[in-house]
Amino acid sequence: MEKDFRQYSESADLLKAMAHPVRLCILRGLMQKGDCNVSHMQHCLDLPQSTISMHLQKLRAAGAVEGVRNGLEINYRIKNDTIKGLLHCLFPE
Amino acid sequence: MEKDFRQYSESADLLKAMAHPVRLCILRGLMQKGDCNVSHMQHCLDLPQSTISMHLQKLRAAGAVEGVRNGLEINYRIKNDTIKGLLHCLFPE
DNA sequence: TCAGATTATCGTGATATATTAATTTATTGA
DNA sequence: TCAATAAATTAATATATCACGATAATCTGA
Repeated sequence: MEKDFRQYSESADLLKAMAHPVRLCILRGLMQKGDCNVSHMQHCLDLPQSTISMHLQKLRAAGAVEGVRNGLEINYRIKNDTIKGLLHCLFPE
Repeated sequence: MEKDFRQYSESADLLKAMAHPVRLCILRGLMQKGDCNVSHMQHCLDLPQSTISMHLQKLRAAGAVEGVRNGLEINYRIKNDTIKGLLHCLFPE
């Protein structure tokens, strides 16, 4: 437990990006499904488009997911292996 | 990605408890050291006692750690196996 | 029971995060 | 180029979290 806890900021930011029910749901969905576009998430989660988009923006900023455009849609998928590991810890089954 | 993302609240709360540099530092220290009292953390992290105590309170509320009193001191240790798994994912070495 | 040591809680100002309607940007097909 | 669709951004408000001094509570030895 050294004094420079500042080195933990990066990990903390990754956890912070995951630490929301909607974002966890999105991440787990991506884990199982492989990828998904925003409209589909919006339909599944029954939340406004801007809300979904904001959550994706947070996940993107943290390097957790990336989006690949396919025509009008953008397909998101998990980008980060640490995220996958953490999801396996949280949802083993 | 089902509509009831509310089921993810519990996991999100656990992650939220971990998602802070100081708390991550404390948790990792407890992981390596086994247990630790508040004064020692305070000395190591060079933060006010109330700040440390507040962070420990958050970790306790989330079920991440538990404290065992030993005289004047209270020794904290990790209570939750999911936490241990998550820490292993974050800090493999 | 009193003093000293250790930890917890309270109060509060500062900072960060969440939500969502409205708007903007990007892309495609007609 | 226009209209329609998909997604991102903006802006405003509401809510939550952070840091930390001050204070309270708990325990022990004298």
